[in-house]
Amino acid sequence: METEVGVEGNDEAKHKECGIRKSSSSLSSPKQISDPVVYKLVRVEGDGRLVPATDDELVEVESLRIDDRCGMHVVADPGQTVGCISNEGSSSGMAQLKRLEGWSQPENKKVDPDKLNGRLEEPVPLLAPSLSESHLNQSGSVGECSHPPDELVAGGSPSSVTTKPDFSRLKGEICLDNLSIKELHETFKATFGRETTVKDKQWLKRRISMGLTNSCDVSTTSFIIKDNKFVKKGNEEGCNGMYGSFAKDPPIVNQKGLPTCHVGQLDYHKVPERRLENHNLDDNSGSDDHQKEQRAAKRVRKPTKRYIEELSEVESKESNERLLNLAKDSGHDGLISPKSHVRLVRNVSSGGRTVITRLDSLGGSGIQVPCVSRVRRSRPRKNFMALLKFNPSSMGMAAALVEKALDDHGFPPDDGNENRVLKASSTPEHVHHQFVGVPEKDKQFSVMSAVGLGNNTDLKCMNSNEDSDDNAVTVPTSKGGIRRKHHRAWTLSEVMKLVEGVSRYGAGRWSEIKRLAFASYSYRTSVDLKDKWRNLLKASFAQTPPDTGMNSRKNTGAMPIPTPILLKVRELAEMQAQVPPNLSSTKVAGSARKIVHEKQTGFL
DNA sequence: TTTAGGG
DNA sequence: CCCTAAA
Repeated sequence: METEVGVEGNDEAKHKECGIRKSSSSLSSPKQISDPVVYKLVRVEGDGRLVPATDDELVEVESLRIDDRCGMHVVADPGQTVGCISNEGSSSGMAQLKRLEGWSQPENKKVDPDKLNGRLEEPVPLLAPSLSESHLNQSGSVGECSHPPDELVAGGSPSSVTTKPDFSRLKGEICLDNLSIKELHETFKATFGRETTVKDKQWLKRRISMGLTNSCDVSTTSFIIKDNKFVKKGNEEGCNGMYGSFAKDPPIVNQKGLPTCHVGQLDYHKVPERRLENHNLDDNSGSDDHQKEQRAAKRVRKPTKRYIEELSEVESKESNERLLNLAKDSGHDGLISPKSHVRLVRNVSSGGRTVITRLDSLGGSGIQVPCVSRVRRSRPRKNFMALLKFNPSSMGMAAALVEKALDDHGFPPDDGNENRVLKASSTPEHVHHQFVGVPEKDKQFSVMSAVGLGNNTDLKCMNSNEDSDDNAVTVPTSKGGIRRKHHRAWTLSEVMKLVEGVSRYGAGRWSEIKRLAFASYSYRTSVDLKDKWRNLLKASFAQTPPDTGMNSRKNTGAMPIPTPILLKVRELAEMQAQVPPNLSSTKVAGSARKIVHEKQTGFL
């Protein structure tokens, strides 16, 4: 029997995703009965009709059922998808948003201190706790790090995913609209740690939004990003949010804020080889960022050439990370031989964007890595291959090295760090199958279940991608000491976390902040935090007060810290009496004092 | 080990 | 970031 799945509509029909889902639901049988399963691309015409795609868009899959056995069998109900979610992370992410809101809107500053404290004491508010207890635990559970497809989340009532009361009253926003291109560039750099030359405002805003979404784990919360603002999901219709899909990126961080959920980890142990092969399917059906991004991109508009290029930089990195993870995981089984070669496998025309997947063959097991058609990337990473050969006997080692190599390419961790999760296993299509024929509400529920289940995957999914000892290459100095070779640029979200941490625990409690707020950033030491804070203080007091007629932040080359954040820094400094005496005098008295008061009562 | 501060 | 004194 064949199962047809609507993969993508065309651009124009993109907004009809709900329609697509319904239609494809009727087309699909929830359960695959036999092999092979055929994924068929369908288009949706303006009126919502399904139109079969051309034959060359038809991708035949050897055996999807392998996935059911190998990928999902760990879960009690094969039809259940497990989402990986972050509690802690989302919490702080939300807090950050909240703060940002406060920053940009001083009149909204009343951040209920009780609530804040409450959140501290009940350290880990659970997302859909009632659901999270289920299958996984009983079944011996493996984290299936699945990304619920955008559509699913978008289609239902997104707010139902949110069960965190703390943020229920938020209508926060980070308004990227107000930023100039230049500012967007700065923000971009701050967010991703790398420069961009893209002039396209929309692109920048979208990209930044996504970056923030990922890094702050906004995704796991009730926020979506729409019209370049972070908006509470509940306020939205979900399906029509232009940028909504980004916010739905599933969280990839567990409660401890650690990167989590190596899908491969267990799967590969159990059925190593076939699993590996199966990733070809996975990539085709695409549950990774790559795929999601495609959709998201299309939702906005036809991607520009430049967009694709920029995207490919990030994505190819992510791909490499995935590959890396694969290597790591399967390395445990010693499956990977040092030899590896790469060849182009197939071009999949997916709704307007041509994706070239390449088959990275590691030890005979084909791992298909999606990458954007970009000549520059077609060549395998030199370092990667070299490193693979470097230590044939220990893939773990090699993988670690590879990671370093990847870092060497200048990609800041922030957009990848928390994304360093293998999410290939459970594909949107899988989820698609699962939700086929299920009423919207139930779908929503299922998503929630999945999300909840994700909470329980923490322990199993503990993926120490962020090698506990820093990935930063250390280099011996002439003086005999060693020092880190690479400064990891502080990303915006890190700064936000830091500020948040300081506001919670107070400046000086660096180890606390480190432990609680930067648990997932193993490369940031408490000293780093302290140093950064010192810099922030300096910066905040340097530029805010006089409000130099000029745009205060010039092209310093240093990371531009958004003014609101600096304001917050200064505010915190004021109320913690960290202010340089000569500067303490003016302006801030009123509101800051009030805040101080609130905070105090809050703590008492 | 953690903080604080200078380099 | 690094180094180190001091706690």
